Parts: sequence; structure tokens; C-alpha cells
Amino acid sequence: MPELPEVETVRRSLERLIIGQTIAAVEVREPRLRRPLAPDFATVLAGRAIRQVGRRGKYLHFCLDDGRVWLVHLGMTGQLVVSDPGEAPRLHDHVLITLSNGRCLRYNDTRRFGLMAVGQADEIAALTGLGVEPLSPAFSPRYLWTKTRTTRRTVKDLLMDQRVVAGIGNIYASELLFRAGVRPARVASTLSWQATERVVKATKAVLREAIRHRGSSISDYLDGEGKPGNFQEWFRVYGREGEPCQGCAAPIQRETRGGRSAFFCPTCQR
DNA sequence: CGCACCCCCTGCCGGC
DNA sequence: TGCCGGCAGGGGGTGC
Repeated sequence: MPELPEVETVRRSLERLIIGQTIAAVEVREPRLRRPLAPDFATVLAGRAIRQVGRRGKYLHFCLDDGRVWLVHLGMTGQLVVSDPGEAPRLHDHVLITLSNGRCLRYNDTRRFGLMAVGQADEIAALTGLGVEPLSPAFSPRYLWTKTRTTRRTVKDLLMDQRVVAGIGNIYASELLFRAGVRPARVASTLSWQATERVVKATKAVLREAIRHRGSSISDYLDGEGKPGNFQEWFRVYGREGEPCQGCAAPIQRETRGGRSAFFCPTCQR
């Protein structure tokens, strides 16, 4: 579910709701996430104040007043939503965090592909091993050019490799490649300098636009206030197999690689 | 190193 | 109506 625009939207919404709050109580109702929650997870968080909410790629970083970082990855179906006092837990609410203002930060994750950990900032950074931020100047045509020269991987696989660039998932890979006019199955090393520039430009434009629309809600995604995003209404290719391309009217095609679908226009993308 | 597969888990949808 | 396969935004592991 959540790729960079969704995680960034969650970050911004939570920032307004929980900065300065102290964690009054932690209830772990289901520790079996992608990796089991550490036995001391609840006691390590309890009593800490939340100073900052950051993001790296698809990870959220909650900076605590003891210098440690609470790391959260939402997997496919994870939600972090602040609810009012007294609301009953819902199905798949795995962690409930009571804040000093009485409200409750609920972690809900149907498929339990999410991840949580608490550690020192350097441990957390080492844990994730992420590449550059796509919206930072570090993600430049020059950077992508060096990453594409000596590989036989497809451009979509490369862009979704979190060690290369952090935050692009299956939806935005298809969307940005459409806007760049490059086929998902294109071997990355065959990109011209001009095409590389277009890919970088399209990446930044699509991610920024998606953040403006508060992310994409297909089935599960909600922000920190429990509100869905709107960017799914602006998809040009994702989930549109057989529909006419908005540029040339050719039917959008779907192609599967490694069990994941890529969507593209066979005439607008080369 | 890359890749084709498998796994993790739950829910939904379409076909029979 | 029920069952079954396929598919879904995530990542990680294996063996070739």
C-alpha cells in the first residue's frame, strides 16, 4: 500500500497530532508482525515524549526524548491513525498507544507485513540501508546515470530497489515511467541521457503531485486522521489495463514481472 | 550479481 | 451458496 507519498502524508498528519505528546501507555495486542515485536517494545516506549516525526523512504521515524528512534514501516496494509478516547479497538488493531492528551494512536495492519523497532538513530539507519531520497537533489540525472550504466536490470526494477532510491513502489513506478515515456521493461543501461533526465524529472513531479493529493487510497490506505487520499483518481496507467491511453487512445497494457504488474502505454512509452 | 521463484498474511473478487 | 485460484501498495530469502 503505502509508498513515499502515502508515508509522507501520514507523517505530516501525525506531526500535527502527536508532537509534544508523551506516551502514557502501550498495549501490544498482536506482536507477530513481519518480525515479532521485541519483548521490551512496550516498556521502552512508555513514558517517552515524541519530539519529531521524520521519514526516510517508506519508513517513519518517531524521534523520542531519550535520543532513541521508534521506526515504523507500514508494509502493504499498515495504518497509523489517531482516534478519540474510548474508541473500541478494531479488527487488526495490533498496537494501541495512549497519548498524554487521552487520544490513542492505533497501529492497524490486516496483513501484518509491517515492521516496528526501537533503537539508537545509528542502529536504525543501519537497519534500513536505503538509497537516496527521490525528492532530494541527491537523486539527480547524474546519480541515476551512474546506477544504470553497468546493470542488466529493467528500469522499473532499478527504480523500485530501495537501496538505489528510497520510496518508489509498484504504483508510482508505473505512473512515473508513463510520464517519462519509458517502458517498464526497458533495460536500464539502454537509457539515453535525455531519457534519464526525463525519468528523474517525472519521478519528482509524480511524487510531489501525489503528496499534494494526499496519496493514493486503493483499499486500505488512510492518513493519521483516518482520511483517504485522492491521487488514485489521477492515475494515468496504474490499474487501467485495456482502457484508452489519455495521450494516444491505445489500450493500456499490463505486464507481469516477478509477480508484480506494470502498466504502460505501448505507443507513448519506448 | 541478477533473477525467477518462493514465503510471509488476510481479504476480495470473479468464475464455476 | 460455496469453493478455489488469482491478485493486492511491502520486503526478504533461496538456489541457480
